[in-house]
Amino acid sequence: MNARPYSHVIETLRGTGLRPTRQRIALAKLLFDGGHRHVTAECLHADAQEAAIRVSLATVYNTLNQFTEAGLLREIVVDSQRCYFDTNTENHHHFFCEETNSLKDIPSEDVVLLKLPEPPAGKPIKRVDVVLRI
Amino acid sequence: MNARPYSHVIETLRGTGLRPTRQRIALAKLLFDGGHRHVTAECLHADAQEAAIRVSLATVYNTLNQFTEAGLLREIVVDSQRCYFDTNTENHHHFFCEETNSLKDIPSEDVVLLKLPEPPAGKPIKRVDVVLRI
DNA sequence: GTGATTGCAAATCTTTTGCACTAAA
DNA sequence: TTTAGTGCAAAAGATTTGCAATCAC
Repeated sequence: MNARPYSHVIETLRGTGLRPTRQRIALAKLLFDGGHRHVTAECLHADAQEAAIRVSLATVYNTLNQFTEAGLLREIVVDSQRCYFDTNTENHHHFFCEETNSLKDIPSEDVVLLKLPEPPAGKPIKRVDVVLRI
Repeated sequence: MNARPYSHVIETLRGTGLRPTRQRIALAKLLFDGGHRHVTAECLHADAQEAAIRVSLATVYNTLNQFTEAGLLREIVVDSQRCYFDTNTENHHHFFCEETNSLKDIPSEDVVLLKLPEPPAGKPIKRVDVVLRI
C-alpha cells in the first residue's frame, strides 16, 4: 500500500501551507485514513513505530499541533494530564470513560441544549463542550 | 482574626478523617471562608505565602487531592496543562476564558439539557460537564 | 510514644525548544 | 541553494514521591 501516492493527503497538507514531508504524510495517513480517531501524541507515536514509520516523538507533538492549528484536528480537554486530539472537527460531544481513559464521539444532534446562559459582554461563546463522564 | 479556633473547619476535617494540622486548617480557611473559588495548586500556594502561612507546594498539592477525595473540592478539567479545583461541589457548569485562563460558575439551572444519549451498557453517566469556552 | 503529616529535594511525566543535520522547493 | 522540517537531547512546567524530621493524638 505504500505504492499509493496519497495525493489527497498531499493536497490537504499543501492547502494548509505545510510541506508534505515523509513524516507528515505518514502521520496524516494514520490519522485520516479509516474512521475518526482520538489520539494522544504518545499513542500516535506508538502507532507509527508499529507501522515501521521512523518519526521522533518531538515531531509527532509538533505535527499534532500544526494539524490542529490548520484545522485538521481538534483538541479535546478531558484529562488535565494529557492532550487528546480528535480527527473529527465537526461540532460534537464526548463520552469519556475514566477507567480506560477512552473517548467516544456523541453526534451533535444527540445532545440538545435548550438553554444556555449569556456570556459576559464582548466575549462570545467560541465553543460548547459537553463531556459525559462514565 | 487568627484568634478564632475555626472549629467549623476543624470539625469538617475531622469528619473526613483528615487530621486538622496547621497547614490543612490554614488552607481550608483560604478555600472555604468567603465565596466559592477556583484555584490551582500554584495559586493557592501563592495565596498562602501572601497570608504568611508557611506551607510547601508539595503539601498544597497533597492537600488539594485529599480534600477532593474527601468531597470538599471538585476537580474541573478545562485545560490539559493545569488542574483546577472548585470549592463549589454542587452540580453546576463553567465558563472558561481561554485568554485569561479564568473560570466562572454557571448555576445548574442556567443550562438545560433536553436530550442526552444513552451511555454504554453497564456504565452509567457519573457526571455531565458543560464548558462554554469564551 | 506511635503513627500520620510535612518539607525538601529528587523523580516522573508530558510537552516544548535549541541546534546541527536533512530534505523539499 | 534556500528555507522549512526533523531528530535528538536538554529544558521546562506540573505533579508526585521517598525519606528524615515534626506534629497530633
